[in-house]
Amino acid sequence: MMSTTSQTNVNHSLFEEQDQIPTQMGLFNIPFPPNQTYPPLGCQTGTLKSISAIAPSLSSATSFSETLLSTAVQRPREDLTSNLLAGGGGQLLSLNRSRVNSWAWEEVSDCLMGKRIGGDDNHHLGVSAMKMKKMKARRKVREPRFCFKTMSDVDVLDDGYKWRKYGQKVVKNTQHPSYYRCTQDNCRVKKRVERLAEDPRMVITTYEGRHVHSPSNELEDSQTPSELSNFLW
DNA sequence: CGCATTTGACCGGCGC
DNA sequence: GCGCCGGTCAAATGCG
Repeated sequence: MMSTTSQTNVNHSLFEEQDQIPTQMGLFNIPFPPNQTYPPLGCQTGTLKSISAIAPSLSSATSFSETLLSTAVQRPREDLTSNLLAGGGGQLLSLNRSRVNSWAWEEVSDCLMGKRIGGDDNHHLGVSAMKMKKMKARRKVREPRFCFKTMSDVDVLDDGYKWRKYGQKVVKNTQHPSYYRCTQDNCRVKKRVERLAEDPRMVITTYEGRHVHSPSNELEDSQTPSELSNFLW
């Protein structure tokens, strides 16, 4: 992972081009040079607080238009995409919502609008619980998700947390997405990593859920209390 | 030897 | 109602 040298220099114009590609869910186009944490690029206004719960090192460095985001989240897909691509000018941000994620995006929206997402009836079942039960219970408590697109030759971006791979699947329209779970005991955050079929240099990372702990390598940006982070999602 | 990854099977949801 | 598909599980395998 670390062996990849700074070969992948971030190419802004290329990113702008990539913005034309219709994205799948909510996508933040964030350049990601290997060996660096996510640099702030493009938009200058605001910081998406919600990201901090999931990827602190990412959020601390990633600034973009929160208002743009909150607006976007509430719009229908087509409307949204064109809006962002056309009016945005915010070169690196594209975002839309899919039907699959609609419930999640509602929560994201709530978050961004300052509401607190309702109680913790998102009780988790233990891994050892009956498979069936678990499956059934799982789907109703689907966590909020967001994803972003980066150009990188590393698949698993270093976001400060430790991840364990638990699956990989060939699906339509992407190459084989990999599924990761946070290795922390009580933490159920998952992420999906896939490469864009159209351009294998692009990595789409989808986070789902919120961490209940601070990142494992809390070196530089541990100023965000984990408590606070938890409230954001 | 212990932990992480791989991989095929399985399951539920959703569209037709 | 059925079949497809995405997502997850868990046994097998790999690796340090």
